[in-house]
Amino acid sequence: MKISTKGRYALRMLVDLAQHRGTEYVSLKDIAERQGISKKYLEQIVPILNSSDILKTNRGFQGGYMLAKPPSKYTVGQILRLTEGSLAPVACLDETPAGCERAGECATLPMWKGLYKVICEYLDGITLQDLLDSARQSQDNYVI
Amino acid sequence: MKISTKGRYALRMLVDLAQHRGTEYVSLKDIAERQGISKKYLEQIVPILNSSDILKTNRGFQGGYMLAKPPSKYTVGQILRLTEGSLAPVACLDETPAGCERAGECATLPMWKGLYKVICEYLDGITLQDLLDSARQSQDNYVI
DNA sequence: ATTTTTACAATAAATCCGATAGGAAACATC
DNA sequence: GATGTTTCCTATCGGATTTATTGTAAAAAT
Repeated sequence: MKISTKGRYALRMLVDLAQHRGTEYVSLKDIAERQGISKKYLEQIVPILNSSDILKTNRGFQGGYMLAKPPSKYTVGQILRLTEGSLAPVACLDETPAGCERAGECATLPMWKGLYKVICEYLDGITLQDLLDSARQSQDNYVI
Repeated sequence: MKISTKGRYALRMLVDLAQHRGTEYVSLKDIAERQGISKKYLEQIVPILNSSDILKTNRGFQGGYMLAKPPSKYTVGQILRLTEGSLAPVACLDETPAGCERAGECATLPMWKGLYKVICEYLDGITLQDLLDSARQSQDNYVI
């Protein structure tokens, strides 16, 4: 029940881009150094985000990445769904209609559905901008 | 971000034990057949639960397992913590105090803490008895 | 041209998941 | 006490996933 490094790194990369937002592109090299993440591994995460109109890209000298939209337009849920594939805590919720062949009699399915909903509502309610704001504050935020 | 089969099977096993609660012990063979789970794999899950005063055990002829307490005394969170090791969505929350060496400046840590809290509060608020009750009802329960 | 940087593909190490297998120990019954 | 049933314990194992590393090609600015 862990979020993969892919998701965590993607989030940190976007936060970094948000913190260094300006007119210039930010190179992966800089992000990797600041965040202490392998640049090559970040290269692998970028295409996942790039598929969804999240980043603006420029190759070559002084190239790099920029956020395509203001930080308030990205939710954590949206980002994590891209990197994790799904936020569902059990695989049967990824199918529609939910469930395996036992779904009708499954005593745990409703509970999983509820957990899924709680997770989504929480993560979809937090934007990149919220992360930026809280970075300057104390450490007990986002307590619904 | 998936609950392992260990956790899901453990929960289904306990639900099965709760549904067949009586004076007699229930064998793994019966549970495995009813639930469509490998008996040998269930054997491996049992010791995880057994360490925590969850089951009563009897070996040999007509042996098997019983719940040690009434179903209302077990929370889903308690069971899943045993099988998953932890319910924290990121590893740094498993340490005390939470966080890696970047914790002080980590813009995502508070968000993870909040997610952790939301998950725990939800799962600790549901008992085995609740699962039994909902099995007889419709399928949109546990919506906080 | 040259340098910088992203883009893409292949590979590899490590870990974890989900399961299988075999035999030992305990217990009830006959 | 012999027998059959059932839990208990340990070892193994294939496969998938995670987490990278490496190398090369393509694009862009100067």
